[in-house]
Amino acid sequence: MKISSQEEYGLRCLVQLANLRDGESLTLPQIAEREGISAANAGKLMWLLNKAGFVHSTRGTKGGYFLSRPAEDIRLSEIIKVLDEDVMNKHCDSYTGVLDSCVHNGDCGIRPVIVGLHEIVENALSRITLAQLVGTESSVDTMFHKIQGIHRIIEPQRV
Amino acid sequence: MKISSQEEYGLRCLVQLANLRDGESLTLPQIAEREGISAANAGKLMWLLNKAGFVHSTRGTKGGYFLSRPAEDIRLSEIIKVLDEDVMNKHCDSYTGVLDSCVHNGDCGIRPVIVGLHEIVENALSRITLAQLVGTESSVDTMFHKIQGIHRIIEPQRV
DNA sequence: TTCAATCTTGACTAAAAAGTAATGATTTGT
DNA sequence: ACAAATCATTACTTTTTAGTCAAGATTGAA
Repeated sequence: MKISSQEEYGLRCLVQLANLRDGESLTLPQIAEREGISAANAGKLMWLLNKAGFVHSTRGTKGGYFLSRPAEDIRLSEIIKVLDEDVMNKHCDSYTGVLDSCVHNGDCGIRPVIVGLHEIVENALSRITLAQLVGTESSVDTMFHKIQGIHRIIEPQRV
Repeated sequence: MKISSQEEYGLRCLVQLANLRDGESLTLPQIAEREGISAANAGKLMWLLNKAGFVHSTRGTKGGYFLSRPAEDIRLSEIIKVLDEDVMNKHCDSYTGVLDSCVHNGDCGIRPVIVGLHEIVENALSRITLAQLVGTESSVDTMFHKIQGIHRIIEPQRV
C-alpha cells in the first residue's frame, strides 16, 4: 500500500500553488524546478489537475497556474481521487455493493480489509486541506511537530 | 494509494491456508485455482511468504503449503511489510529521521501526510489477524456485517 | 529403484506506470 | 502583425511491476 508517484507529485505541485499570494502564479518550469521533476512531467500533472478543476491556467507571457479556489476548501481526499482514479475500481466492484462482478465471489476473505483500508485512508485525507500544508520548515523539530499535528487531525474517532 | 497486486494475492493465498484444518495443506495448483491466478504466479508468492517464515512447505507427492504458526498470531501488518518491501522507503528516508537524504529538504509540505498515512494504515493492519479473515460468506448482508466488524477493529483510538 | 508429484529458482516476457518529446494553440508586448 | 512565452494534447520511450516458463531438486509410493 503506497502512494503512487502521480499522487505524490500532483499533491506537491498543488502545495506549491497553495503557497502563493493572491494574484501570483507559477509557470511549469518554475513548478518543475521546485519539485525536482521535468517541466514535461509537471505539465502532465497540471493538465490533470486543471481538467479536474483544482487550478486555472493562463497562457502566453506572464501566464502560469494558480488555484481555482481557496486552499482551505480543497481537501486532500478530492485531490487523490483525481490523481489515482482507480484506487478501488481495481479491487472488485463489490465495494459498491455489486457482488456479482468480482471474480472472487463466495471466496473472498480479504474484501472487508480492502474496503476498510480504503475507508480509513479516505477518511483521514478528507480531514486535511491544502491550506494545512503550507509553509516549508525543514528542521527535524518543526517537521516532527507538524507530523504530530497531522496525526491528530487524521485519527478518526472511535465509533 | 492502493494495494499492489502482490499484496492482494499474497494475502489471499495466506487466507486460503488459514482456512485449512490441522494437518491439511494446499498445493500450488490448488491455491492458484482458488484464487484465479496461475500456478507459476502462486509459486512466486508462496516463495516470498516461505522465505519470510509465514508458511512451511513439503515437496513430493502429498506435498503442499501450510501456515507455520497459528493464524491468530499472524498480523496483516507483518504480511504486507513482506509483500511490499518499499512501502515507505521510496518516499524520502526522512521517515526515519534522516532529513538530509531527501531531495525535498526544506520544501516538503507533504511529508507529514505521507508519514501520517503510513502510520494509520500500519496501525489498522496490525489490529487484524489472519484468523479474523477465515470463512467465505458471500451474501451482501454477511459481507456488510463483516466490513463493519473490521471497521470497528481498524479504527484507532483518539490520542 | 524408479516414477510421478511437488516445491525451488532464476531467467524470460508482458503489461502497466512513469516520464519525455514534439507539435499545436493562445496570450502578451512591441 | 509579429515574435516570444506559455499552456494543451497526443504520441512515444523508459522503467517498474506483474506474470510465465523451464530446468533442477526433493519427496513419497509402487
